[in-house]
Amino acid sequence: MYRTHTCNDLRLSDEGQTATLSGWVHRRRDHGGIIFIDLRDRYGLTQIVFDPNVNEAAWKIANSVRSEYVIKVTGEVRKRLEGQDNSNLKTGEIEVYIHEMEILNESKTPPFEIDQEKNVNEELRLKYRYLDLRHDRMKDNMILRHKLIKTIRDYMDENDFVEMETPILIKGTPEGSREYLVPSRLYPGKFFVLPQSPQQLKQMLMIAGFDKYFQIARCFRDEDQRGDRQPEFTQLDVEMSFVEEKDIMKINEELLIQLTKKFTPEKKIQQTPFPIYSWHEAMSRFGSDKPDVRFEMEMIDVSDLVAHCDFKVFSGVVESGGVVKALRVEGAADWARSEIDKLEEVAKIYGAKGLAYFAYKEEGIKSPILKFLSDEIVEKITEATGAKTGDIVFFGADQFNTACEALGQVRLACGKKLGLMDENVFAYCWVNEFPLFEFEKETGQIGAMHHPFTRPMDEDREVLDNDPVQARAIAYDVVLNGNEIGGGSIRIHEKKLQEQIFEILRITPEDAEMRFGHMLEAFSYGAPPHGGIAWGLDRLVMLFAGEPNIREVIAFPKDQKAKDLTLGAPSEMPENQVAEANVKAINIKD
RNA sequence: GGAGCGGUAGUUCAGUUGGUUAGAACGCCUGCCUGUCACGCAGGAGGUCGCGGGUUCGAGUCCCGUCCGUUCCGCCA
Repeated sequence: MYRTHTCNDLRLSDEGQTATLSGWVHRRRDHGGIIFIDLRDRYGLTQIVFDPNVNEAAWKIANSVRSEYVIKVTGEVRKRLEGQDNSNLKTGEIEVYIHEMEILNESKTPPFEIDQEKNVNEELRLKYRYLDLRHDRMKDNMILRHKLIKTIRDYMDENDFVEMETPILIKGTPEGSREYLVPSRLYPGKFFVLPQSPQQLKQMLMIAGFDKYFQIARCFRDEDQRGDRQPEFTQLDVEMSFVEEKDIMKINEELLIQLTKKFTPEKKIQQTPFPIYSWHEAMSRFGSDKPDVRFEMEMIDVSDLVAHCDFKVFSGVVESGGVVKALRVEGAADWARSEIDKLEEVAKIYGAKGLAYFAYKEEGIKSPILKFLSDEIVEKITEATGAKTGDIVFFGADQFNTACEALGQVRLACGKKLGLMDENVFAYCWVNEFPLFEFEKETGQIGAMHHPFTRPMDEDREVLDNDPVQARAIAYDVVLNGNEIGGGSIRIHEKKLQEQIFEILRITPEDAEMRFGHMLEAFSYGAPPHGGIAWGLDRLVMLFAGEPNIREVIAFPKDQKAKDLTLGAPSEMPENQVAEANVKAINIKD
């Protein structure tokens, strides 16, 4: 028998018992005579004591063990000496006097220390992920992830949802993100792809009559990485029939609140029900389609005020259909030039050409653009923004999206600088009424913003024909502290409307048949009205765990370049195996 | 594809204006130590300063190139 207890089981009430423990040597403290070892397993730490007077054989073995050795020990549970309790340990009132000691396995000296949390180079951590996961923080993250998913499953089950698995090898639909290809051995020249999401399959499940479906679904996207994006990630995928947007919001909101209360009770949920902003409103006021609403600092539109001013940047932008946005930052007038330059850099990264500003100093307004503006316009701007002495007003002037986003990023930077993002607050909100389409910069063509099955808003049906770019979708994202944690839509369930959308997207009937024929046919057999949502589960766990990136909540994540450093994937394959898959490698870089 | 930051001991980092033998902490090894819990004390080992080239009497330090890492932009329906 390896153990009678875990390293977190024994308490004062177990005094006098004989216990057998197995685990890793966390720390060893050798006092020449007596030796202490903190024995670790995933449950905790227990101090074990080797005294040559109690058992010399065990004590001798204890002399030779080193960090991360795996050992099995048996001994007597004793109350610690007076004043020697360790309140940092749950087992800190007792210790185990060892009379039997066995080394189950030795360990090389680890490449980094397990017994302390240091910012070790991530490449090294990923290579030795199995050691990195021994760190308390990582272990806790994994367990939080498990418990959170368990709670989600229970909640979905209680609400009559059926968890169903959809295949990982599916049909490619060149649309949206790049897909991972899987060559087919049996069908030369043909490929499976890995799903970007179970989108089409879950819609088919609605047609099949499973009116409440969910899945903890693995998804794959062959795109470049970010701190909150992995090529392989996990969604909570949900689809429901006979529902409207508000129904889907309700059930998700309830679950999010439940999870927040259970797993981060210390966080204050800013507002319930979650506020709902239209996409246009979110962009306009916060400069983001995933606004951080923990702090106000809203942007206002001053396009009308500057439409005819002598500052060509402003008036020209308005003339060409763009907007001029203003952002008042309280108490920022004494920021150094270098700090303002940094903010300008932020704006430029997001496409702004510059960052104009008014600094409301004691001696009057200081601004590089003041000379272009009449006193009247300056006064109107001051009035509109409510700026007072000590404030700065920043301006963003460009086409709507660029102006809003760039100034929105300045807003975030200022909010951060001023410490306005309260770590103890969870500010959830919904953003809906997204544009149905968007212009794709590369092709200049119109594309689906969400996906081509997204339902247009009923009141926008008319503009679909005339000016489709104006059409809004019944689509919604749920946002937490400026992070998009989920998104979904009501879908198109009528074949006719779907065909109309394809037409607008310039997908020919032949093309549609080839790519989505299976969908169109399915829709012709009594598809119920339906819609759904998908959460980025990794991202949610990241926020709940207070981690800066999702790799910290994934056991074996890919690195920045989409490699698996633990296994060393992707890797070359034997030639015959590659040939058998009917694939020939070309363009191999040396 | 683009931009920023970084690469010095096993790990995390410091290294001034270019100047003697490249340092610290932790880890590792040896010895001492019977109440520690980040044990302590003494000693020791450990370096292709990412790589290549250049400037210089002299380069970790300056210049050019390159590779790798990381963050962000593009991209991510």
